[in-house]
Amino acid sequence: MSGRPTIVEVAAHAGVSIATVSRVLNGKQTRPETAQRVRDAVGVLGYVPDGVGRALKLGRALHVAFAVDDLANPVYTQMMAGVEDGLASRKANLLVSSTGHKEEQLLEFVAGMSDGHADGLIISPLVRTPALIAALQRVPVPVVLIGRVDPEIGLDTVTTDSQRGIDLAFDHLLSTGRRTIAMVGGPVGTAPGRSRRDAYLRACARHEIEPRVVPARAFNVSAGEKAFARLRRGGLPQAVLAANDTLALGILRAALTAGVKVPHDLAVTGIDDIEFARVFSPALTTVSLGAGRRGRLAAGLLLSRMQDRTRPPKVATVAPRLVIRESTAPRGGR
Amino acid sequence: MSGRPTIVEVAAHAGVSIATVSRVLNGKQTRPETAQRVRDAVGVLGYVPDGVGRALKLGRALHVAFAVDDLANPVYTQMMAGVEDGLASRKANLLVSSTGHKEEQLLEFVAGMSDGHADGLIISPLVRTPALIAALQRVPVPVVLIGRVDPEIGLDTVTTDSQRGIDLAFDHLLSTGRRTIAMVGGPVGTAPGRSRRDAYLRACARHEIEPRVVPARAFNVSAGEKAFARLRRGGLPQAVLAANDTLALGILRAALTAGVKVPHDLAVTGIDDIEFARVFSPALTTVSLGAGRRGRLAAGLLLSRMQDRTRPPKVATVAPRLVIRESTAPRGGR
DNA sequence: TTGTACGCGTTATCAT
DNA sequence: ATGATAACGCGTACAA
Repeated sequence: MSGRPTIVEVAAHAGVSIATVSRVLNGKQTRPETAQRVRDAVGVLGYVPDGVGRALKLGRALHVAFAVDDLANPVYTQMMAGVEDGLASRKANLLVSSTGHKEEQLLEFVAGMSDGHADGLIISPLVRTPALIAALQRVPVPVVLIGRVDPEIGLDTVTTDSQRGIDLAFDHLLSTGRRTIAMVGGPVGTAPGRSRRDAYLRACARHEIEPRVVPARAFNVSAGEKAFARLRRGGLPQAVLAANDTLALGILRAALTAGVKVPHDLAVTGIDDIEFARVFSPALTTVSLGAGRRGRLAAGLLLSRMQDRTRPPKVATVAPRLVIRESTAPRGGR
Repeated sequence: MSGRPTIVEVAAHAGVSIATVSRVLNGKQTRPETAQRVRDAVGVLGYVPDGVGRALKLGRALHVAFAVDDLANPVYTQMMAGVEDGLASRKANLLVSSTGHKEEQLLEFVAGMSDGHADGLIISPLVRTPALIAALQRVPVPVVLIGRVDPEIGLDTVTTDSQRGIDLAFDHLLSTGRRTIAMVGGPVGTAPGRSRRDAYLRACARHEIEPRVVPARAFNVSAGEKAFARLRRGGLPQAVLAANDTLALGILRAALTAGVKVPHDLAVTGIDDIEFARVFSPALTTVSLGAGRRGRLAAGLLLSRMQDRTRPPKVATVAPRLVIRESTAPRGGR
């Protein structure tokens, strides 16, 4: 009486066995009359089948989990939309979690979902520690990682060529006449923070440009604003390559507040091509890393692995694409 | 061998009973020596307890679900952050779902989570149909709704005085000298779309201003851009009150593209105070509805109801707050 | 301290 | 067509 009704009470109420109730609810062959009696009982009692009991019996929960570091960064909602799209064929709920940069919370989420509550896992972590990788290898459900890891690890992954992405932005800045190009980098502890910085340093070396990296403490707007202040104290370069779009937008805002004209006094590029990059004024030149496509590919890999858990791991890759807007217009231009 | 190991295999491997394994894993009193043997077996087999089995036995899953219409709208990630914050004391994973405006998908999510997979539910739906309300009343787990509904319904809710919010924006526009004030409204099928439009109409009547509503097809940037085009075709007012911030930012972008100067030629206000409202240029005047606080309050209501499922329903309310920025500066001003 | 046995709510098999 | 019953994996009285 106190808790929710179970199949047993429905059966009693309808005067049938629990087997019959189950059959009716799952559309198996039953006599129309008894089926109706069962449906009535269900209605009267307000019975809703317990998904946990069902999941235990069936071995699947019809849930897929998706974990990212920070849903407040629009690139991740784009990615999520891609995942949803790629999962559309499957009748499964997508459960998202914004775990923050704390490894502990991510591990907790992975543990909490991979314990049978979700049939598959897609994760896109900024920080990829050995502990996390080890945990992912032990996970008892199919898992797809969005990000680059050692292929030896044997995980399905979706990657993007961030080195090439940086080069696209760098070369574009050069082609618009900028010769001093600084980077506002991501947090040093993060994988994209490091790889994008390294790509920048290589580009500098290749073009004999003196590197200058101002690291931000997070991939968000206010960190970008603070980075601009530091950048300015050290003397403004002609261009700044931000490690992602939210940082770049923070830089644009801070430049505006400080009276620094973009693109005339300072050219700015971002990475990710979030929607607000287009909307902002000046519109942000950026490099799309195909977040939506990465999400869709990850979903595809997950589905295929859920069908065949023994196939060799695959790596899907998305090519970066330069999107030229106002924030890097040549100084002579309009 | 094929599937994941169960507690039975761990017990066999360690030469103990499953009860002992369970005790060791749950930190009950056991002889150190046997505890170690169990831990070894767990390590060797890579055993991870099945959360579904545990949830079935314990009657709780340590998950809380949060459903919103569109996570791509930053106001919802703000709200989510509030929920997380309010849930911090509880050791539970927060599972988020972006259900889209489709009622069917929302109902599916509610059903899929309230069936035992989640111990509680917080939902903030744009569209509140009788079918949804009925479904929420039948949900067998504690549920909190963020949004205004008939108190008769007997649901814990968190509301905000959107009428007052609209008035704040309206009066502010009047105080800066604008006399023709149009509204770019939300989708007519949504609850906030309707209530904000009605509040606007009442404000117009009160101040003897001719109302003009241009409805947008969605609460997002591109719908705002399109609404601006229609607004312009009909002749620009001195000010436009947008039904939310993403619409307002779309209007700002379209105005910019069209060469319409904000705030000189057109003043613009939003609702929600998303972070990008501050970052944008011109910075957007808006009305904060305390999304983060609403999330925190909802979490609090949920926790309290999880403790006492019989207490009478509560309604928590957050007061709107006007945030004045550049997009409504007086025409005479700089 | 440890083991046996039961039950959580469901689906599916095997009788009838 | 329907009913009795055995799992699914876990936690925990109760017995030893």
